[in-house]
Amino acid sequence: MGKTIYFWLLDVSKNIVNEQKSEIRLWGVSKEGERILLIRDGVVQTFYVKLESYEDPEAEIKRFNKLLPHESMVKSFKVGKRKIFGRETVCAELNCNPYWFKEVVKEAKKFFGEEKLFEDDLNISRQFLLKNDLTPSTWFKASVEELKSIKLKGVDRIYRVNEIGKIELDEPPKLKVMGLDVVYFARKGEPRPEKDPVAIISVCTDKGLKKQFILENSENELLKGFIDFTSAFNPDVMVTFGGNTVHLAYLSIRAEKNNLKLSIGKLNEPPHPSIFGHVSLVGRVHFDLKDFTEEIAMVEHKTFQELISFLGLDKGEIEHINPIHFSEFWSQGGEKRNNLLKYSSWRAAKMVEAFQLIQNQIISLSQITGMPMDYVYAASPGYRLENYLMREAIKHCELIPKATEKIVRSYTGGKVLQPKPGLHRNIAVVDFKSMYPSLMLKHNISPDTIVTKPFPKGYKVLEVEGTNIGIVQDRRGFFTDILEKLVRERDSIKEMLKETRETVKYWLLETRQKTLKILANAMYGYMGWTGARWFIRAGAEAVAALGRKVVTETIEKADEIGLKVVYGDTDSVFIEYDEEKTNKLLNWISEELGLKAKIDKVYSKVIFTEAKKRYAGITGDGKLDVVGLEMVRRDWCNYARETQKGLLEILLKGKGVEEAVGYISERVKLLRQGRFTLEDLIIWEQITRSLEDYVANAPHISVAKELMRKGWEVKKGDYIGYLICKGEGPLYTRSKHYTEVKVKEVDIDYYIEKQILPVCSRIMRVLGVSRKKLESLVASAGRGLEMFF
DNA sequence: GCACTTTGTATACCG
DNA sequence: ACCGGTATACAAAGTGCG
Repeated sequence: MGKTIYFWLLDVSKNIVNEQKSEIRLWGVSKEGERILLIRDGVVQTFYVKLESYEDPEAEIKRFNKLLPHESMVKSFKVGKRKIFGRETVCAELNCNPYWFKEVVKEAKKFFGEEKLFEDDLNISRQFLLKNDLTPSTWFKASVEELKSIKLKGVDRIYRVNEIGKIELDEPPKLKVMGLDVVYFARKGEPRPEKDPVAIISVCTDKGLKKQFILENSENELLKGFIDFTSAFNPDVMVTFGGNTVHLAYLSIRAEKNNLKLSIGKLNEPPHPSIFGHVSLVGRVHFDLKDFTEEIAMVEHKTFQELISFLGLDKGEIEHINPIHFSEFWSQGGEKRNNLLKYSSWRAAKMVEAFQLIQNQIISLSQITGMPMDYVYAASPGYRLENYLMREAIKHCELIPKATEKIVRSYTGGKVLQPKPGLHRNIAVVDFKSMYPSLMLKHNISPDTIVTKPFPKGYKVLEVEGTNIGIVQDRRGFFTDILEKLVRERDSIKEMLKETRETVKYWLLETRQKTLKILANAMYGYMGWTGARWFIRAGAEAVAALGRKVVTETIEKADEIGLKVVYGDTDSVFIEYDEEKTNKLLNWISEELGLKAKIDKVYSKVIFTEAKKRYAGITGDGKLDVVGLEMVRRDWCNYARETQKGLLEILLKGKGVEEAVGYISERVKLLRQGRFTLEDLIIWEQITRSLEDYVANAPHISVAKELMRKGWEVKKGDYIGYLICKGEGPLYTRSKHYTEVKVKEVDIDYYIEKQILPVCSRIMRVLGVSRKKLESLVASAGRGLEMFF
């Protein structure tokens, strides 16, 4: 007889063998800590057909079924109502034998027309999760029967599953984690999998067990050792940095060259490419930290080393080796090779630590979006939100539309005010809380409520001023329901947080709360994304228009109250602070606009430049805030950024223009005297497309091309670090990769005139010191003359 | 032929 | 491969000058 088990869902996969056998496999960890596999046999794959134009829809489906080569291709069907963009429509649900699914869809396209079909583009594993409302990284209760006759190496027990139900959210089980770092050896340039072998594989487990497989006797032996170790340790999670883009494919090719199969999945399968550029291991979570890193704006060049230091995991215990030197270190042998071995091992260990540190975020996203842990960061924010929307759509009887080709047309966005340049004191930043989501909720903006002129008759339509867009008010939109749910759940978590004392529980809730906010905030951008299934440009346009109106009205009201507005951007206004008047404004916003606003911060001093989106301020507690200026841009050299930072500190911490000039002169002098490191002067820029697609000449592009000629691979997304050297002609002819520059080649004049002086002048000119004046002051200081004003 | 202006390309930021 | 708004640098094309 059956029994009941509790398990935490890790991953899902399919096994479609033939007409008779089609199963979904759920990989999990049981409450007892066993690695289990649950098999659901005889699953069907479903798609829908829109049938509103037919008089007898049922007969039409029967007619279609008769035309199919085999009777069993469609196992069952059901005619009923479903919504398409909010409109109720007669549809048929066709449940197919998964083995024949593609065939049936092909025929259905011919029979009904492609545009009538829905959900035929979802793969069966994904659909299974959606239909059964199963979210990975969550605990479930299942009634099962154990299949004792089958034994598989990667699992402790196998069950046939009958029923599954969600149980209350709880702490995740202790996952078995393995970090993986790989070093290749190439005589010259980038290692190529067709010719260059693996030199080192380092692994580390969550229990601190470290192991290295080194190219000594043969690569075959190395790879075998790694495969055996993986199978023996049997991790739930394999953590890499670049596993999706490089390592798993590289290792697979190397295995092939050695007549091996890279059998590192739970059923000994090799890795396989999946959606969103993810490389998947059956039964395991392959988490690529690189994907996570891409989303952290504070990690400037998206390297592993920077990530580890950002996470606070770099304790300075080891000397870093730049990956471009790995082959060199390997081939030099001796001490160098030893250092490389230590470093690689350290990296593997840090992979585990990094994963454990961000585990909550990954799990939270996985639970809410319904994507397995290893897909959440591989997918872009739009797809992540979309996965969540798809789950909600099913609950709303809303059919999931397909993303189709759309014309890219822009619309007007947020309102940005011209700042009043110069130094201001006591400036309050009034921020609307979640302005766009609030406006969407308040006005019921959703793909199924947006209409354009001429508005349809018979509905109550709210017109959006200054546009040809209207919003139907008679029924609640699909997005409105979702947003409300997101907000409600977030509020309830915030309530729970107030009473939570236990640390683990607190952080789980806190992370979940943040995740919900991120999803709510993404909904506006999603509506305007042409790749979205629920693309509705007019909806995004309406939100932006309403946002502009709110800001405009707030400025008028502030004026009326007697508050001076000095700047504003999209959902904020900067005002000369007066507590009483500001509170009056906040009350008005809440009562008349029905929105929430708060004083985000008060700058005791703030400097606005002539430009929008570029300013620096200091709050009462002495915290420096720099927005948009070169200091926060990664495409300026560090020396210039540091100089600007020093300058702003001087000016905002009470010192005058004179000291500032002295400081700038000093910084220029140090450069001229050669008191800098090359690293200070590297300019980093990202390669944003494949090199052939560039039409213009620019330093980072010509340096990238030069690297390619030397055998290095430059991929989209890579950062190129270069310096400008002395010589004639345009910059791109005298830019050099940072690894090849000698100190005496550097064009110091370029750095002074085009890096240091511009970033200082940007600030100084609004304080009354022109570029020309600044230059002459710096020059006279350099000659040891007295300063004059 | 040269200096100056305008236009186009590219990057990275803000909210 | 989430949106539009914005600043800025550099290269290249355009323009006017007896």
